[in-house]
Amino acid sequence: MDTHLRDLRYFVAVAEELHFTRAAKRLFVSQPALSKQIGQLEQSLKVELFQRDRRRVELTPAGHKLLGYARELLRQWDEAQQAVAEAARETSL
Amino acid sequence: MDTHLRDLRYFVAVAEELHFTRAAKRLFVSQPALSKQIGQLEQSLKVELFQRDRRRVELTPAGHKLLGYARELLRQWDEAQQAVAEAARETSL
DNA sequence: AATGCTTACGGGTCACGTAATGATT
DNA sequence: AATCATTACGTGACCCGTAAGCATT
Repeated sequence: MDTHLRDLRYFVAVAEELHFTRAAKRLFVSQPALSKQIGQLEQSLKVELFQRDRRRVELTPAGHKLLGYARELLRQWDEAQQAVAEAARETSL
Repeated sequence: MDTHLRDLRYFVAVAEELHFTRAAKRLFVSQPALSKQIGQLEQSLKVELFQRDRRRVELTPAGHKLLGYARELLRQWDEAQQAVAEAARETSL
């Protein structure tokens, strides 16, 4: 359960590209690093998120389910950061 | 923006206890480690979350704002994990 | 041979615990 | 002196990039 928010960003990128190399480029990370992180995420969830068979990367049902949550979590974290920054600004007025 | 979900758990614990030593005990972490992590979270957000003055730990307005988001994020992550596990179970039936 | 994911490996950063320090009562 | 948070410091784990491996076309 000690997962980085970054792992969710990585996951969303791969889920959207369905292609590790392109996702890695988009994330400005090497492709092996990305592959490893996804692997560890799967391991920590004890679930396969992608189907790598047949020269094709596809989301598993579990992966698809996670995608919705991951996007929402990231969106909410962005919102939280903004809200916190705003609260701090108001305080120091 | 590369924050651990764990940092949010740490933050919530301190916010609820308003006491680093007790929160650390509850988290099974040493108190200096906890103090440092909170400090880094504040630094990464560029915001003070706690007021440490006067032998009293209090939430700042920004901290209070974050608390709501942090709880929600953690709740949602729990939910996501369960949902993913369930999706995987259904798949393998 | 080319494409694309994974495994191996070395190096730098990060998180932790113990110990020391600072500050308040 | 006691309490409680922060700073210092050394160690083990983690993340990354480069290089090598493996499979498919």
